[in-house]
Amino acid sequence: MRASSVNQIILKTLEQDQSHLTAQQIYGRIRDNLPAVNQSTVYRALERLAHAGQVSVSDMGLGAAVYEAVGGEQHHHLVCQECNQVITIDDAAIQALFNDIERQHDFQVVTNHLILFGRCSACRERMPE
Amino acid sequence: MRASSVNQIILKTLEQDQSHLTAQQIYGRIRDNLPAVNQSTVYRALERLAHAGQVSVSDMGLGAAVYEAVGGEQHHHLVCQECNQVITIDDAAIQALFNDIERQHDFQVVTNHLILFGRCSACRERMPE
DNA sequence: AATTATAATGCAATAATTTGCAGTTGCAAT
DNA sequence: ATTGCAACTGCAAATTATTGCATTATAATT
Ligand SMILES: [Zn+2]
Ligand SMILES: [Zn+2]
Ligand SMILES: [Zn+2]
Ligand SMILES: [Zn+2]
Repeated sequence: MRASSVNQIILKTLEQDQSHLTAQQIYGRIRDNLPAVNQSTVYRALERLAHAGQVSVSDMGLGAAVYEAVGGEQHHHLVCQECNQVITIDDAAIQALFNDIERQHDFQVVTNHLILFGRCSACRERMPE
Repeated sequence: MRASSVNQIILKTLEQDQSHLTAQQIYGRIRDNLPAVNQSTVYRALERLAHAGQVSVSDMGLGAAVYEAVGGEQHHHLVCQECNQVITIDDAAIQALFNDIERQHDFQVVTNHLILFGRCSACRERMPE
């Protein structure tokens, strides 16, 4: 992957701004600095960065995919399907599973921002079953 | 959730046809029987069925989301990002993780068709690092 | 500095998905 | 059977995402 200008700006944007930005949000912020950029360029740059492991892409149940810079400490999320609450979980348990899979299936998992959907405790109390 | 006609047809379609159909493929098959159906109705019916746990929705790295009927035996997949090979894995290890999460975070995971991306052994041999 | 190969971009067309809103239908309670 | 409510649907528009192809920028090689 080349050191293209859009790559650099996307990474800087994702590191500076809040996490979990949509492609359109990233596109908007980039246009502030680099007005001529095309949207397909942003989508393709995000795809490249995701494939290279520098950003994560996730469907968190919003309308659009969200992107996040992948730093040293990885994390994952639980998303409540009822109230949309987002819980952050650390990497340890997840990596244990990934290691198991790597041993059992000889497959190197690179998923770096896992989203699991379900129901939080409050929503289960509020509406059991 | 009501017993709407579109719900029934979608479930029948997913059970009869091959797995991992896109919304457009489902839409196409439904139109064969029920020509007047609108595509947004199909999307919303799929969303309902997914929320009810009767079908799974997954991004498997194709252009579009894929849907599958959820039967008694659940399964999950590993998808190679290089060669697009799809490996099916069984539920045991995954449910163990989900149980851990449920204990540690008091969060009931309902994800029923987990997709993990990575690199298969052949691709790692072919292009190490 | 010129050449070359490949990655990255712009542009426009297309595809996939979501949404607002008005109207319809299924279902339960009178 | 009638009523009433909420779920479901159709339609059109908007949003989100992907793709083909010609052009440009980057980095390595000569
Ligand atoms: Zn995150
Ligand atoms: Zn909740
Ligand atoms: Zn499957
Ligand atoms: Zn592979």
